[in-house]
Amino acid sequence: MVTKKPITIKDVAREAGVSISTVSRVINDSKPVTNEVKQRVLDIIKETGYVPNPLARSLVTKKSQLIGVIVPEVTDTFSAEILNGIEEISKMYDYDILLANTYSEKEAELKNINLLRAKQVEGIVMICWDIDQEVVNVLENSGIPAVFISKTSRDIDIYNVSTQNYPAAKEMTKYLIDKGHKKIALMLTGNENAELADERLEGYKSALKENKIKFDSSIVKTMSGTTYEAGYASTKELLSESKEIPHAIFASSDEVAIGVINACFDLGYKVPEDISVAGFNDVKLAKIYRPKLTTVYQPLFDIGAVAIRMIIKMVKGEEIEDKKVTLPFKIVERESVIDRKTK
Amino acid sequence: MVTKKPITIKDVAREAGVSISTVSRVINDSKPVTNEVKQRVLDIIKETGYVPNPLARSLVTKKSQLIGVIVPEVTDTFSAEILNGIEEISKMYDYDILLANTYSEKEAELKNINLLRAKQVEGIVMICWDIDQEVVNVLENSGIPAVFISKTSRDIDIYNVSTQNYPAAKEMTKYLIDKGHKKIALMLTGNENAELADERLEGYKSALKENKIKFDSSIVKTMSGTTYEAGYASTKELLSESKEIPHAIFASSDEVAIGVINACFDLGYKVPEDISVAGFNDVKLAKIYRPKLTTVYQPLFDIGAVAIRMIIKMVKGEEIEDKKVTLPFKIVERESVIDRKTK
DNA sequence: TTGAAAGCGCTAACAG
DNA sequence: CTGTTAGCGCTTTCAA
Repeated sequence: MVTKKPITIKDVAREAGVSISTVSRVINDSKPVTNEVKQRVLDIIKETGYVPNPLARSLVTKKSQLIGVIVPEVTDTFSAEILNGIEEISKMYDYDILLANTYSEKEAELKNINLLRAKQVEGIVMICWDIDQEVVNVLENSGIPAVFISKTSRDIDIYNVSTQNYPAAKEMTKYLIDKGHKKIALMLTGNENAELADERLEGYKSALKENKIKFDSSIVKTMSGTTYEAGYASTKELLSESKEIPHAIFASSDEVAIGVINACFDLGYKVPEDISVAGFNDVKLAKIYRPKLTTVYQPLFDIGAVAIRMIIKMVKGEEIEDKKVTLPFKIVERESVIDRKTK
Repeated sequence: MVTKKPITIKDVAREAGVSISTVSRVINDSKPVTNEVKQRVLDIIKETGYVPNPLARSLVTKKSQLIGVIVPEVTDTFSAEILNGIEEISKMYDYDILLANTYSEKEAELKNINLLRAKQVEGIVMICWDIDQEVVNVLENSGIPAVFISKTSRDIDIYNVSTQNYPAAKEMTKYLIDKGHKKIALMLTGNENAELADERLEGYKSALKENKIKFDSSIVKTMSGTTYEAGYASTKELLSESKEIPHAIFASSDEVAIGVINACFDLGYKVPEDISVAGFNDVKLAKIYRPKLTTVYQPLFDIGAVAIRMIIKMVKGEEIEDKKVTLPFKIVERESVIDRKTK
């Protein structure tokens, strides 16, 4: 392997017979340079294949062109699809992504924030299920522009992009009711206290109320993640607790929904014949799994894209109109929910 | 948002009443320093919350502590699980990951290599299906340590980590034969020419030969990716072409296998009753999907871990024993393959 | 329009 | 053991 010494601005200057300032000017287009000189420098640059060292540049400009992205886990499909959006847009703006995994552990979140901070990232996108106040504080204290992508930002004063949880949950619940389901179990993510403020729960309740169905807290389950395993376990619990099985289960994510379906199968129930199941997110998996998932579509790629655009605006010191932006959703009907009325 | 001026080595030196070199020495533990002085400096550091600026450090040491990882797509489960391994190990060695997507496009691969190079990454891990000679050349010319994670490195002289494709394919084929399957279709990734040198094909053929089953090229399908869609399409093709349906289909990945299964379903065949399907990789999805996938387990996390360790060794200038390392595999029996003899 | 020079924050000789 | 000094490669005043 040949390790070549990289060529620097000095080399270019020497070759072109100008000062390094001039070279700097042409590569940054920062100050007027005679066309003739400019061309000469450009030629040399092309000839030598010179690429400015961003480290040196960053050192003086204090701009690293780096954005940190903290995700619960890359293998989580939800995060991965958002990551795609982040990656693509950031490249467009000449930013690079520094990636960190947290496994949803607060300590890892904190550690990674500091790590990224040390690496001089200009902004941080934080993807998480639940927003921890301490994490918010640390981020705020650091002075680094940060935007959260999370289920919901509730009452915390942060930059946040998410889908419209309240109406989405309401509409899916309504859809389920319209299909003849009355006993609808709901799965939520978060800790127990968070439940009170959960927008999805509110939407669910509202739809119930409008249809004169009594709210039954025994069929809403709160779990700490949005994994397949959590959905599987909660469903087993749910079905063993209740004497009468629910007509439908509204899961907190598509992965959870699949856990739900498999648990139903393993307990001898058919989906959707015995129990209907609805997901959330419309991840790639939702179309692949059989029965295909009826779910709430969310523009995951766009969520990532919007978040990164916010960060870039903040970095540039531009004004952000809304601290919280929500993106549209859509109910997508597939196979996992049955119409009980025509049954 | 408060943007504070970061505190520098000078500030620490002043506060501690020593020179900046001394501070540098204590933070790097590079030269002996009196315990008393050391402690004083350490105290100031803790007090002020000083964090060395890695940019400045990198500029002089020429070490960015950055490793570039190029993946076909983050949403690909295979890549994502490997990425997990890479991420975790690199953090252990104080390296950070710079991520780039290629969507398997050669141009994007080339572009990203240059981008990462400009960002001064010390090494590059390249995850790809097919190894392109030009990409290899560019990487080699750059002088940056690189290791490939790909299906197989065939005859190309590069650092590569992969699973033992030949024996794995052979063993799975043998397993299928043992279960009474004779007409076994095979799915491969790569371009047509690559087929000739494909290790999996070799393993497959070898198992066939040992069991005196004639090789039938009409039931081996080569496709360009390892996606669900590719598996789905190829299966439709396969089943419409052949008058007699195959007993089993050995897919090139778990995602492909699921595409195969769904195509079978959609064509009215049951899996595994009518057609058995085997996967490759043992991705999370393989356990989740129903029927659960019988597949070849590969230590994905470890593949990432080994690759990153190789890079770090190379960066340090240490000798690498083997340019190509292969990791063990294991046949995992689940539900997608039936025993035809007891049927 | 251009060049000289200072300096970003840090490490690494080189003296002492 | 410690301080001084010279850069790393680049941007940015400040003069000319």
